[in-house]
Order: sequence, then C-alpha cells, then structure tokens
Amino acid sequence: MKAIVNRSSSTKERILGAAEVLFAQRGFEGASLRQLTAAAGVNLAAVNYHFGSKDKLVEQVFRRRLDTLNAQRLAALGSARESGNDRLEDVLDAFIRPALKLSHEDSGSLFMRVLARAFAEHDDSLRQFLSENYGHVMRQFTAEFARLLPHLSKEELYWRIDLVTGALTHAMSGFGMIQRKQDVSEGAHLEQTIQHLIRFAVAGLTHP
Amino acid sequence: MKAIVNRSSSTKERILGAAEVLFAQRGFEGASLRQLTAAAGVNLAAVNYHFGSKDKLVEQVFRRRLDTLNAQRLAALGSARESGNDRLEDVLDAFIRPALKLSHEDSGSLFMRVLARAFAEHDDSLRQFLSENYGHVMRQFTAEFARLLPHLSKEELYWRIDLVTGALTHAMSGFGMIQRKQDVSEGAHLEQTIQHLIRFAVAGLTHP
DNA sequence: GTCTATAAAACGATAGAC
DNA sequence: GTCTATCGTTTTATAGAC
Repeated sequence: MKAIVNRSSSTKERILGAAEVLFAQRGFEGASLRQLTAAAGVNLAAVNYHFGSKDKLVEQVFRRRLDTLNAQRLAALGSARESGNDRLEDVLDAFIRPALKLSHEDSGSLFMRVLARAFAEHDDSLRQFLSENYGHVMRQFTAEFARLLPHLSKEELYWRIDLVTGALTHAMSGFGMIQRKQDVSEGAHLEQTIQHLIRFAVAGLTHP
Repeated sequence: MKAIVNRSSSTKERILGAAEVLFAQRGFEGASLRQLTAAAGVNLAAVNYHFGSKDKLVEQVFRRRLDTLNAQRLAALGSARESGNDRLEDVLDAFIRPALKLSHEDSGSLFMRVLARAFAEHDDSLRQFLSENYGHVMRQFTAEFARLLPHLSKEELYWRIDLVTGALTHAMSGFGMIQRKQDVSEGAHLEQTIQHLIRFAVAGLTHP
C-alpha cells in the first residue's frame, strides 16, 4: 500500500492546483505565470523548471483529471458487460456517472470549465492531444451503442450520439438553468441529474 | 474617390468583421488589437477611437449578430402562432432554424465559435450583457414550451429544456462528429440537421 | 478621421547565485 | 530546487501632428 502522499503538497502539485483554478477563471492565455505562481505560493521560475513551459503545464492539468476519469468510465463499462447489466441505461450510466461525479466535486467543477475552454479554443494541438490520449474511450462507447441499437443506420446513430453528447456536455458544464435546491443534498442532486440525463438520452437514442 | 482598397465598408465595419474572425480563432485575450487592426487594414488607434476600448468592441461584435438572430426567432414564433402552426415541432423550428441557419453561413460559423468562447469564459459582465439584452427570448420560448407540455412539472420542464438546449448548442457549435458529405448540398445538410434536431428534441421533451 | 510615435505595463522564459 | 534579476517581446492605450 502506498504511503499517504500529501506531504502538504509538493511544489508541482501546488502549481497544478493553482493552474486549474486560474485556467478556469481566466483561460489559458488570460492566466499569466506570474498570477499562477503567486497563487501557488511558489517562485516564478518554478513552472519552467518543473514542467518545461506553460504549454506542457496545460497538458499536465488535463492529464491529471482525464486519466482517472476515463479509466473509471471504461471500468464501469467493463463491469456492466461482465455482470450482464448492459442495457442502454447501464452503458449511459457508465459514460456519464464518472464525469458528472467529477463535475460535482469542488475541484472537478473547476476542471469542467477548463475543459469547456479547451473545446471553445479549437486549438489543434490540444485537440490532438485529447484525441490521441482519450479517443479510444469514445470509440469503445460508440461501438457499444451500435450493438444495442442495431436497427439504426450508422449515420443515424452518429447523429443521435452527437446530440446526446451535447446534452451531457451541457449538463456537465453547469451552464444550465438548473441549480441544486437547498433541501436537496449534494449526492441526491447528482443522482437526480444522472437519472434525468439517462431518461432523456434513452428517449433521444431510441425514438422511432 | 480614392479607392485603392476596399472602401465599400466603413472602418467601423471592417474592424467588426476582422474582430469576429480573430476572436473566433484566438479568443478575446488572444487576439491583440495589433493583429486585429492589421487584418482590417486600419490604423491601430482606430479601435479606441471608434469603440472606446477593446471590451466595447467585443460587445458590438455580439450585438451585430444577436440582434438580428433573436428578432428572427421571435418573428418565426409569432407567425407560427398566428397561422395556428404551433405544435412543438413548429416552436422548436422557430427556435433553432434561425440559429442553425446563421451557424451554416461562413461568417456565422465563425460567430458561433465566438459565442462558444463567451460561454466558456464565464465572464460575468458578458453574461450579464447577454442576459439583459436577449434573456426575454429564452423566457418567451420557455413559456411556449410550458403551454404545449402542460403535463410536465415546472422542474421537469426546465430539466428537459436545459438538455435540449445543450444538444442544440452542441449542434450549432460544430463540435460534433457529423460533417456534411460531398454529395449533399449545403442547404440540404442544414435541413437534415434541423430535422434531426427537432425529432431528437421532441423525443426528449415528450417522453413519459 | 487617420496617422506616427511612444508611453507604461505585462508577458514567457532563462541565466546564474545560493 | 529555489531564488533574484533581467532580457527581449508584446500588449493596451494615448498624445499630438496632419
């Protein structure tokens, strides 16, 4: 078993944490290394020492969250298939639950904003990085949807997955109107969101 | 008349056009006034002379497109109600057709990327500007959906509209996998997209 | 209205002492 | 690994001639 890692945070970890906050708030161009290192309580030169450049730092900010997120998704998909619970609802659950769970954490919601920025940026090198490292996850889920919806043409299926993805992305990003009410616990709200999403996605995927 | 260069549009309009292109490509912080004025073929000082500041220029870039877009949406909704064609499909058509039509124009697709950036930015002053100037459109369509889906609770309705909005936004932004094929005309592809969206949205809004 | 010239500040990155 | 100091650029914004 691993030792308890957090020795009041290494310089590297503190930079990653501060970078996530500031990239979410001010964007990749908008957040300067000066603001970033000041927020992390480290020296200005530390970013270039530990990461090589600002761009490499951006890449590590993504990797820290997405490695675990997509591992969770594939693990959930795998165990759903093993246990025979691989209806459409279960596959959708495996896809969205880890992401929504992350987006409902304090730090995760910040990261979702970073991710939204990355998509809005249309930055080719960043998109290539995301595609190379995590594209296989989307391909695996797409194959699963194709298996469960065999009556749909390939084109029709892609259309519907695309629109479902839009709805999920929107919900994850927290751009929507829906806010958690005072009398609903955080966990209950997460579960409500997941169930709304799944029912909506099932309707959109299966309609005649 | 001394027209060597494009005198058909004013300095102000040329700046707006160049700003839209560069804000889409490089973001609001990423596009500098130097790049912008060079692309527009005007002097560096012209932005501050005509708009007052870079922020005011951003505001005008939005206003130029959104004023007409939302006027088209409300006009389409009004004429649908007048003619009695106010089924769910017709209301959705009024909401998405003007937006998708805009997003399929050359300059419009650029603007959609600008809009996506604005949402990702989470910039409060910009969001307030959008809400103040165009919030009434969303409220009017929401009221129309409530009228056509009376069996849904307010909360359930908001959830579904929210998810539909996500799907529409995604389709408008052009982030999806679906690309127009060679043998499909631009107009036909637009119509396909609209029909896919409407059918998907109807399923998501009306499912039991 | 448009231009040149420049002020004043912020940026990423790095060299070199410790 | 961390620090100070600074280089070389680039930024927004403005002053003042025409």
